[in-house]
Amino acid sequence: MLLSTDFYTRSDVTLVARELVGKVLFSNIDGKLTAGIITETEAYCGRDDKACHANNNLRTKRTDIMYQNGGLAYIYLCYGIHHLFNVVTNIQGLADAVLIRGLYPFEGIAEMKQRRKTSFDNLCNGPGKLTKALGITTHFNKTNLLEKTIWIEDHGIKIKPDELNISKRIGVEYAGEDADKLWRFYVDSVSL
DNA sequence: CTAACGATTCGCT
DNA sequence: GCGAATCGTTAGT
Repeated sequence: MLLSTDFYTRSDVTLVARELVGKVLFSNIDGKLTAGIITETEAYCGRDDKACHANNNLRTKRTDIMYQNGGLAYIYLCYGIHHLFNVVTNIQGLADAVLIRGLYPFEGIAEMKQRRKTSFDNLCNGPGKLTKALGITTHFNKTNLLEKTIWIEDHGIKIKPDELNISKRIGVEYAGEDADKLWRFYVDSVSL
């Protein structure tokens, strides 16, 4: 079932990040349907989180998307090379987002292999890798996740509490004490 | 206009 | 483990 606006607009971005693990991210791009079960996420908050692009309510042309109502895609270019995919959460005016960092390939695996030119285990095990596997680029920034271009479904996959790992976020050492926030959620494996 | 710098990945040592 | 690749965003002149 397609995730609704109500799922995304909740006020606790860490809760949304936690619950996105186990959901299924789809894309229908260039006529190819691809999907993966979300295995890793990170939460970013526009208030009191120096790791967030919209920290201290910084509002620029780039971060404006994060201030919109939850349920939109925030996709940006990282290191000039990698397209990173985020889900905008919270209500309009409060800039929160969840970075999708890993997937377990689920559908369109042949197409993913063609896009990535690598083996199954390495198709989507990284934030820059999964966007390439799914054909997601900054061209799709601000896409509405309720439309069937990029969307997320609940397939009833349950993550047991003891299967969900929690840690510091990756690659945000520049954020000072906020780098210590335990806002990364991931599973080591998925059971279908 | 200029300069610094990334929410990463890959290949080589 | 280390460094290059590569370019849009941001802040400051």
